[in-house]
Amino acid sequence: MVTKIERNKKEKENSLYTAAYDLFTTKGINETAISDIVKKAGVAKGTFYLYFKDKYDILDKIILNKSSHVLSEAIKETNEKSFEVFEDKLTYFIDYIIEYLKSDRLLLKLIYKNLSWGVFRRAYKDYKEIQEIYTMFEKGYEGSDVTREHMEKILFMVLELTGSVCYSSIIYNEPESIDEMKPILFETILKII
Amino acid sequence: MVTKIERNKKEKENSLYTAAYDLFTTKGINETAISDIVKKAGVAKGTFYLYFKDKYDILDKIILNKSSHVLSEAIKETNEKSFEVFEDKLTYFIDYIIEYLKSDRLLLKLIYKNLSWGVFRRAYKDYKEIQEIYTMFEKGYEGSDVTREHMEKILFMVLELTGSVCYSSIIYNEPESIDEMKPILFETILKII
Amino acid sequence: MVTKIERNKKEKENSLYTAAYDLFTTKGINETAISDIVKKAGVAKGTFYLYFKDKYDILDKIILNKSSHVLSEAIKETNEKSFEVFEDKLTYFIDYIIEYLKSDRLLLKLIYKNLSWGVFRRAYKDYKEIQEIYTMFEKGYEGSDVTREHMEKILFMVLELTGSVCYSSIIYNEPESIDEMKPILFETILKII
Amino acid sequence: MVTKIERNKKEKENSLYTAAYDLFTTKGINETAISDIVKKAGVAKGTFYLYFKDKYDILDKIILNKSSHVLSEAIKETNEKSFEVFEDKLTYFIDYIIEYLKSDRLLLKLIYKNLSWGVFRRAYKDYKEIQEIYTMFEKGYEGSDVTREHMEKILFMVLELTGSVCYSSIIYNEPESIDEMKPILFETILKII
DNA sequence: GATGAATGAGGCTTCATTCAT
DNA sequence: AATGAATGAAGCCTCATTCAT
Repeated sequence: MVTKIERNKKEKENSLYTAAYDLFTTKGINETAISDIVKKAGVAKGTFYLYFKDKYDILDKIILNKSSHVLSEAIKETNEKSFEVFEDKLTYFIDYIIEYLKSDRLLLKLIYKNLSWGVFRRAYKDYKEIQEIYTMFEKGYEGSDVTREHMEKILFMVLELTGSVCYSSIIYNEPESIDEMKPILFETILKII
Repeated sequence: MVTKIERNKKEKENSLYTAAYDLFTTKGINETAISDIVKKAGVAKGTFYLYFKDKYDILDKIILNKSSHVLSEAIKETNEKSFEVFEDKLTYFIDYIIEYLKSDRLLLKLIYKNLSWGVFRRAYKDYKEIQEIYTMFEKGYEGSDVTREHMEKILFMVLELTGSVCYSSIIYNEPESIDEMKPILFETILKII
Repeated sequence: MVTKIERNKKEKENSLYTAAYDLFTTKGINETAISDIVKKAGVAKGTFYLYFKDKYDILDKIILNKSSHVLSEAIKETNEKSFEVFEDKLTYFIDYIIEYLKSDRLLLKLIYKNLSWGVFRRAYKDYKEIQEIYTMFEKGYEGSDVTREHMEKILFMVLELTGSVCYSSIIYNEPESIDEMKPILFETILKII
Repeated sequence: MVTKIERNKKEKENSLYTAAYDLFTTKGINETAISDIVKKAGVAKGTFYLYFKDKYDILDKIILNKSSHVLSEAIKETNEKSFEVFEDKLTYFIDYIIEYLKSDRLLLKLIYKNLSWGVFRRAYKDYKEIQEIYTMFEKGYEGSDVTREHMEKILFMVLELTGSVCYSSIIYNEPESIDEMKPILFETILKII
């Protein structure tokens, strides 16, 4: 049974998460003070320390949450469609991520290259959907003589490249806008796999 | 003629650069205060403000310097050798960068995602050698029907991928050590170009 | 009859005493927070305030307890032996205190300047054994023309001197170790009485 | 040459000492915040940290200063008089200390049993007058077969006893007022030496 | 009686920046 | 040009105490 107190606690924690996320993305991490977060969340300063060790504790947790969420959504959406070939499926998956990040530049700026292997690995155990990214890849290489280790490295490079390109093109339009980069990115990814 | 005073000024500026670089790489950027920098540089606090606007001013300049230096060294070394095919030349160039960063993890950590197109572009005008990276690529694509714009994007992706893989594998050994990642990275790059 | 509830209460109070004592002696008084005490005692924060007003309330009670205990043990042990002359008896009594404090430096540090007349007086009514210290002295001066007031002052000085010497020599080895100070301390006390 | 800046610095440091001393003696150490000290001293908060590490740094320095000052004054005054016998000289010396502490109960409370061997030793090298306390004692024992070590322990006990009695009787009137304790204290000291 | 989440005042300390010398 | 003492805003974090459950 979830008591009133427990519900209340969860609410406080969530309001801290939301407030911190908003401030981190709009003002920046260095420019956000804990006093800003608690003011926005509508709780007392001490309350922050009941739930988080310090600013970087809540930041890490937010990044893990958000990053996993993106990937998790992407694979869920992908699995709901049906594709004839692996290449199409992967393209759809990557495209979903790109569009997600395109629509939320602040999120992209925050999680930046944290959409990386580290997060990926850490999220693996907690998010069933993340495991399905592996499964998707495995199925794609079924029948070939590519080892699992090799496959994992390819997946790693695909995600790293995607992250890098997104960051540079979405945030800075460098070397071009993401829409202009997309075709060549997909082309490249298909060459890689 | 360079007067004694001018030499003195340059010396002070350089000692500030050196001190800041050492502290940024060993203690971290956030953890380095201007008072730390001036103490290490052996100059007065006020002197710092004669040369730099604030901590991020000196940081930006350091990153630009160091990043350009890496690329500049890499292309210089590459041009001193002679290669039969473009693929070998590019591999040598990338390998030089990797080895450089491998031998200086602190530098890698600092310039990290800054070894990017932004820096690359900014450094273009000031460093003759950087322009030669373009030249190398142009020669590589001579005769093909690849446009300059397309070529530039490929170069961009090659460098982004290299940077990402270096960071993850050198700093965190994720997904594997850089030496184990190298073969597949080269293989991938050759697929891309 | 002692009900289960009453036993439970006493247990809680005792665990608070024990926890507080451990923390005061190991971490220091200023460095010990009430939250530390309750955590160690395994009770809730609010519970502390059911038994004690604040940190200094429990501290005072601990000091009174522990100090009285030392004196009480000392006189009990002394009375169990038989001595021909008062001087031997007093020496044994003082020596017992010294050895006790020697074996528990943390206790000494805590009660230090509190092993004083104030505590002594306050403990008088509650501890039958403390009254026996007086009795011992009274018997020692039986037959002489020393007034009770005078005798009390001498006892006071003997205990103050003992406390001071113990603190300085046991904690800091100043001016010498307690074992090297003992002969001269006894010699001095015998001169005083 | 003492520049204006140096004079200014010394003034600031002194005003911090004075303010801290006043607050420590009137409000108590635990109840005095650094913000109180700087407010009273009329300097900025940061200035405090230019001169002292923290509250306990300035406290230690104050205690050493004040304690040494008491002893130093006492021996100076004593040496200005002429006494026929050592006993009279020592009595005068101790009496001076007592009267000093009697007239400044707040100081006594602060330096408390810090008027002890530790401080005494530390002050030895810096205060010429402190060395003269030794000299006074040495002259007193001239001709006897008491070793220097033995003599030092006696001096130690005399000072410890004096300090303890002063504290208890001046601050708490326990077991009697200092004026009523004085005769028996002197009597006791003369027995000890 | 017991709990422990929540509070928010208040302490400590750092540090970018200024400015008289 | 160079200095470094002084500033005080601003951040971090602790902790005694309360009170609804």
